[in-house]
Amino acid sequence: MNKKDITILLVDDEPDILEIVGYNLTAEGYNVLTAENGVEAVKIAKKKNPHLIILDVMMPEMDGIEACEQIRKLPDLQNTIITFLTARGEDYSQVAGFDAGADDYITKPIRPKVLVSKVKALLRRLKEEESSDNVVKIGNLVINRDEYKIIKDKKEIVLPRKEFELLSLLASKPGKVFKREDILDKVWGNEVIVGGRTIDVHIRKLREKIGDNSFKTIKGVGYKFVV
Amino acid sequence: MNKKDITILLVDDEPDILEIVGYNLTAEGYNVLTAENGVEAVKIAKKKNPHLIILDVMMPEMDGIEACEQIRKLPDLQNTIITFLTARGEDYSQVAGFDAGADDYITKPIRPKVLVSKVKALLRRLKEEESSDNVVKIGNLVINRDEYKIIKDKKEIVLPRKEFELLSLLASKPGKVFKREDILDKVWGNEVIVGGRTIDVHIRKLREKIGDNSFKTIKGVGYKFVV
DNA sequence: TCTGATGATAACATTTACTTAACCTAACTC
DNA sequence: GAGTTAGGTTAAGTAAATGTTATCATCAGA
Repeated sequence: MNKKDITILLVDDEPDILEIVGYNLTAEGYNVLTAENGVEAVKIAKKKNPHLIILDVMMPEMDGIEACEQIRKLPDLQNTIITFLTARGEDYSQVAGFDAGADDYITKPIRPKVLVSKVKALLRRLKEEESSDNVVKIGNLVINRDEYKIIKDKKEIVLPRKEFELLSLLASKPGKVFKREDILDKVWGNEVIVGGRTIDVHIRKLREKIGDNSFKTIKGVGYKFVV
Repeated sequence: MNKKDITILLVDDEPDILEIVGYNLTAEGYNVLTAENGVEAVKIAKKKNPHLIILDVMMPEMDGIEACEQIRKLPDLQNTIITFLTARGEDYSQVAGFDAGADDYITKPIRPKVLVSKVKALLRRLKEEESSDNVVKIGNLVINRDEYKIIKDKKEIVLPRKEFELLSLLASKPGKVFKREDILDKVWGNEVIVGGRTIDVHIRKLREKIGDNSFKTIKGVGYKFVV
């Protein structure tokens, strides 16, 4: 993922902080959103789905801890990284913050350099999590969605996109039969209209590369991947 | 399955990790067992048959990979989900881990929230297998509509689509008599017109494959499936 | 610009499911 | 018990679905 595509939501009631921190993060190439209180923060988080949220603990309207709890409840934001801004020594907030679902905290006064490197570190985690999430193992196959590659019996196999997507779909639920229409929907998208033999040809290529008996045809229905 | 009934075996040589991860998983309601090395892990796994095993790769005595291999050999633990804990960047362990039979890996440093959600995701797989509503059991028959397959006395039987639909219909209400017209409606669709002997022929094939006495003819009415 | 990879397609082959026709059997009616 | 009716059986025919291969347009990268 590119830095440009990373969105950070910055929440503090002091405009000075928003500006200074916002400036530094923008300079690093991140996409920065700001909010001045918890209510606004939750609203923006819901709408924009940021990757990282930096939350001041002490705020009017709704404090950071409550905002954090609210955000954590949203299903789309389960994987968002949340970090608090706390005045040093406010030990309480650290404990309460972790309880509320925070991942880290940054102490005020803020030193921009430190903040930026912390943000980088946090986002690095995000990347890794993504990549580990996108690795699936079925039988002797390892499917790596990030790198668009397959490892079969320790050997790497490179598949073109369509073939990869198709395999990836079928292998996501080994044994389950995917109807032709479902396959078209998910691999080709439901606007595209392709000829009747297109799926077959791709299945054929997969059979060639991955193994003939991994793909079963259910006539009149579709295909399934078996281990 | 209730969370209380789910057992997780956590294996790491660092007590800190055992404590922190153990605490989080226990707080989620899981049943947590711990081991400090591979040997102990295998022993406990054998005895307690946990649903999920979280294995540190680097350990004294027996490392995680070897432990994983040993565990995978045990017949009772074929369906156990195994996930590794690996230090970031230890790319080697990921591949070797998958080879040894692991299903996933989690990178250190551990973010408790992420770990918990990953554990949930892994266990969801387990649940899905158990409670998929597209599987019907009648007597010694298992009808799996997702996979379009029939299991009779632990043996898989492959049926063509019409036969599958027909069996599936009749077996949906064992004992109930389905009128010929109803069968035509549901299996063939009410636009199609087929000859008078078509249903009989399909019933015959089912009798051949599933068993003669499972299908009773009610003359002048239709057919029923009996256990 | 050229090259090779990719993905779609057409045309044909092959396979399989499904249907039908023709004949057979059992049961029921009078 | 002959006639009638509904269903059983079989094999063969047909249509539908899928497999296969070669070919072509497109596009990204050298």
